[in-house]
Amino acid sequence: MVTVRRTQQERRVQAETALLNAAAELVVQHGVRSLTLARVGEQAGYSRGIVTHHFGSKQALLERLARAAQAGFVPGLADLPPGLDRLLRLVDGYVGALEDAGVMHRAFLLLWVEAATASELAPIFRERDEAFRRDLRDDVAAAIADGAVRPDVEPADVAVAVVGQLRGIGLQRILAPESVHTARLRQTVTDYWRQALRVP
Amino acid sequence: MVTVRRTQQERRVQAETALLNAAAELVVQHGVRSLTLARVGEQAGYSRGIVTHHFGSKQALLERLARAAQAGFVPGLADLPPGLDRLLRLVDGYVGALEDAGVMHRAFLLLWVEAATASELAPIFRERDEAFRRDLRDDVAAAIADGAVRPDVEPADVAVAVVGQLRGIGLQRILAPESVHTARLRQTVTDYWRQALRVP
Amino acid sequence: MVTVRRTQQERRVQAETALLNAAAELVVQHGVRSLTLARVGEQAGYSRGIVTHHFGSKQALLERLARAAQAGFVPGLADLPPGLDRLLRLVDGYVGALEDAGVMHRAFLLLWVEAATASELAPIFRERDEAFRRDLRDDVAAAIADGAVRPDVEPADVAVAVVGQLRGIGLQRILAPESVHTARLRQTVTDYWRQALRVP
Amino acid sequence: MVTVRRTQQERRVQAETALLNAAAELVVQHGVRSLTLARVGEQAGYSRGIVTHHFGSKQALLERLARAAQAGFVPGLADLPPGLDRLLRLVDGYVGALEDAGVMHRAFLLLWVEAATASELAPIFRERDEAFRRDLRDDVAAAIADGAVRPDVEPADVAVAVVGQLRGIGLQRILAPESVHTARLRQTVTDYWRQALRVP
DNA sequence: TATGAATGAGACTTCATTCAT
DNA sequence: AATGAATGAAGTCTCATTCAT
Repeated sequence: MVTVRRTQQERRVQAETALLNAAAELVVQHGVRSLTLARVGEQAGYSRGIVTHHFGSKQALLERLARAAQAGFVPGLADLPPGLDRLLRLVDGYVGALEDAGVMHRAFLLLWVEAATASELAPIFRERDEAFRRDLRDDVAAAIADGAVRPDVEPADVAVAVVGQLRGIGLQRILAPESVHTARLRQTVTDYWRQALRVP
Repeated sequence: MVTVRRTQQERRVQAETALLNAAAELVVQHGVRSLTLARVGEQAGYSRGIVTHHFGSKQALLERLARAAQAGFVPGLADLPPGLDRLLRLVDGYVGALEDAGVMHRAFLLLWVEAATASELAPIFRERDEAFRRDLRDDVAAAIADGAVRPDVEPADVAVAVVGQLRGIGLQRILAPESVHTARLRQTVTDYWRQALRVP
Repeated sequence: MVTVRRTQQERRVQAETALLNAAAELVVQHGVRSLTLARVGEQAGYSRGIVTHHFGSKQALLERLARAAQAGFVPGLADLPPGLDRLLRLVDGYVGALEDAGVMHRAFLLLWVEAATASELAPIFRERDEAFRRDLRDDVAAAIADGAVRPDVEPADVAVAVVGQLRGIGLQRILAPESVHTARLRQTVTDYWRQALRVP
Repeated sequence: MVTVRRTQQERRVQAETALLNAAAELVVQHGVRSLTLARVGEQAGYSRGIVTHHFGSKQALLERLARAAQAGFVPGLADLPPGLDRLLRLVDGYVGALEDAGVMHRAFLLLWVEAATASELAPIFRERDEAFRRDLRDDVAAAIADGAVRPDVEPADVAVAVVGQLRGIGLQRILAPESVHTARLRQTVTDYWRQALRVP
């Protein structure tokens, strides 16, 4: 066996990645409530003190985790221009991705929920939600402009309704997986939005 | 101030009511996380030990609170027969209730949210969610039967999508109240479902 | 059914007897540690508050129980004159009584045990032990005087050795009943003392 | 005062030893009942939380203490072969050691007594008692085999009687030290066993 | 006489954080 | 960089006691 020699920098990055993954796993398995620094350290294969050493505090760990978890759930959207198509692709992709959502995304949803009552996390997710809604508003506005969506639709409301629906479905999938058939549901939900927004 | 003579029975009922209200207020103000037995007792105007005396444990308090809070979120539905109308009334009523939800209703949402990760609460709300979805499935099935909804709609999917959407909207409202205009949104969402389900 | 009318005095005596029995049962079943006033009251068929009402405090209950429990563990000794015979009857009777000791007797042993560390009970049992040893010293002294026991025996040491042995056997029986065959043991121990004390 | 540099390992061992000693002292001084984690920690010169840190729970502390306390009370016995001699040496050594029994042994006796009602401790002492009795049975059996003890003696009963007597004397010494003259008693008790067991 | 509502001290336990190694 | 010893605040729960009914 070859012992790979790594720089301090590499070791630091590797440890932090391992810690964030471990934290996400523990959140998914036991909830944010029972996340303790010692458990995260040991789950990652380190000591009880490692998390404080790397992140400084629990709050800092959660913030890093929240940011790490929210990264691009549905890939390939950035290349599409705003419009009905992008919105529908987003909805379809999101529900489809729930089928085998990774630990990080499940952790993201649970942290999002936690943010509703844990004031320290709220700013991170508030900002993230706002960005999500802004994109959706842009899609609807563009679609109205190019005639794909009827003009009496209020973009801001659609944004709230879409974000809510996607997140709410994701949560149900975590709470009661057997009730959420993602494969069938992605079709259904995408169709509904097409129906609801189309010009009559 | 006049000290009112009360029977033991009255004292008990009065204390428990006060405690449940105090707990709901604290949940709304500071989240489930920082709900402590001592705070509940003192907020209700009693001692630090009163909650244990009356409910036995924190878990028992939360269960009582959860049941008390989930009673009749949208009133008047029980009288309606299953069908598209009841579904739409439910959606409309739910979003509308977010506007000026009383303490108990806001506490309900927060508890529901907490149930996603707090394993003690999960069973209560899982059951509640299932009942919610069952009602919605019944509505869709009835609506298909009487021709108000197109027959290719899958009732189970609608149930998941509706529940998810309502909860997701509720959470967004907690997290960023200024982004969720309930008055306008209730219209948008109701229309959305009418459009999505209608016979072409 | 005839409702018997009793005087206040009778009711008081009856309640206190029931409470002491209930306390003894609970001590035997769950140890002194988990004896609570509420449990005693309810075990006796009364309310949680009855013990305080009758005895005033937990300490008072324990003292009453200790005195009630230590009454006549080996009956019939009072009629015998001091001497080797009475000593041997005591030893034999004590070990024999362990076989099917009533609730009160078992409670007595446990309370005695407790007295070793619970300073409130200590005086009661210290006094009782001293009386026990005094009786035994009297027996040995009388036996020496009438020539049944060799004269170089020290009565005080015999008293300590007998009391210690009986209590130690009793405790072993509580801890590991299957290791202490009282029927056979009473013979062994009685013989032991006869041999040890006899004139050569 | 010089602050000594110690390794983590040394610090741990030192702290645990100090905690076990402190616990034993407190048991002897105030009984098992009033043993609290905070008091143990502070008695040992540490913080209120140190016990939990090192032992995890009160139960674990008591188990460790019970095991630590039962170690070799009468030294030098291991080298002797089973037989009457070893039995008498044991009795003599045990009673003699009571004269200035260390904190640990006094704590042992009190814990033993506690085990009668504290179910958590019972298994430890049951096992320990059984080992003690087994050794004594072996002694008696060997002594019968080599003709030093009369053959009609039942080894198991002698074991119970000896263990009971030694422990019972030890307890009396704790409860009423002035009644137990160990120097004289050791002679007496040893003689008695010799008398009682010898071939006529 | 009897009930049980209410109090509050005290115990065990968890855990983020600090700091020595 | 990493470990883990040590602290102490904060929480839940138990229970004797007080007191209103």
